[in-house]
Amino acid sequence: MVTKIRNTEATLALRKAGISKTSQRLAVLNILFAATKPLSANAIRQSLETKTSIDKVTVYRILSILKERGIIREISSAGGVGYFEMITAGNHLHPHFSCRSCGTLTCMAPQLFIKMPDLILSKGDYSIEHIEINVSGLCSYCRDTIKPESPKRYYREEE
Amino acid sequence: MVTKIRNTEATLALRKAGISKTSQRLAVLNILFAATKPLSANAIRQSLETKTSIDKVTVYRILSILKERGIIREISSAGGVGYFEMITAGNHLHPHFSCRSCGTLTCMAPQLFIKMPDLILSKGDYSIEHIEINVSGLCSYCRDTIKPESPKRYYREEE
DNA sequence: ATAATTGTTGCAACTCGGTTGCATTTTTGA
DNA sequence: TCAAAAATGCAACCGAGTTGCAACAATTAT
Repeated sequence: MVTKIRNTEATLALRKAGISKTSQRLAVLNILFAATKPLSANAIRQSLETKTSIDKVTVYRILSILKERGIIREISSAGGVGYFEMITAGNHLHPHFSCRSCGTLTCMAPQLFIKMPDLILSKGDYSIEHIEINVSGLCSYCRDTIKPESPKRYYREEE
Repeated sequence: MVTKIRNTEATLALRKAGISKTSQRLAVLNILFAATKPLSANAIRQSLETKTSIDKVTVYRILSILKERGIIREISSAGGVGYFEMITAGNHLHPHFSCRSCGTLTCMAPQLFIKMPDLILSKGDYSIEHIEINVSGLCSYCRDTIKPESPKRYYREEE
């Protein structure tokens, strides 16, 4: 007997991703929907530890498939830890700020994306010490050499 | 009897950093000076494995102090691995590109820093799939709460 | 509804980048 | 040149992320 969980958004997201509905996936999605800032895999696990207990491997697998299906995006923080946030209609690409003291990762206003260079001198909400712009995809060599080397995934792939 | 190493730039960099001159530090700096793209700690270690053999802890400690003294900067790649490059007069802040297929990290033209948003549609040298802007420093809370919590360093600190 | 199939989860064990404590060696500076 | 201070190497460790496989839950065809 599995705990009945509020569906709504989470269920729709799973349907959009084309993957089956499980209590663990719903739990992870519910947390991500409720979050006001990107969360690490660990943070997600701790959030649901009380209600649903999920193995850490499962969390990573769920995050991996949701990311691949374009439901969530990953932000790789300075500490080398991955953070995850929903991709929703209102949630466009925006810069993130990570505090080297408390370690939390927060979202910055999307318009800052455009005037990024000026930002360095900003004295507003943050004391900015470092800016990183990391672009990823395929380099020209790998694009041209048609090398169907797939990105990492750690759930069983269909064949 | 330690191998005599070409000083020049490396020695000056150490003097500028105000830290003592050791063969290991010179070796690491020589590699970074010669590099055309940011290097990981591992890559650095492998580059000098033939001539000078350095413990990996030493490499991390050297990179850490050089970074703190503003001699090099660190770029944290998507894979969660740190990459390092010299900060020189001609080497201003610029975006970096990491290929998800071959994994290499390369430097992008600094002027792209300014027209970053347009870049998403660029069809030039890269197939861009993802852009990340990560800003770091102190959040307003930590800035105001004068909490002299120092960033990680793993060389002995003066007191 | 139920069995067979397929996909998902949990466990244990592992990899890899990075870190710490401490003993040893090298630099520095009197 | 010799003591004090700093840097290095070693071993052992940590935490994020990953893999293989067996147990389990969800789906589908019956």
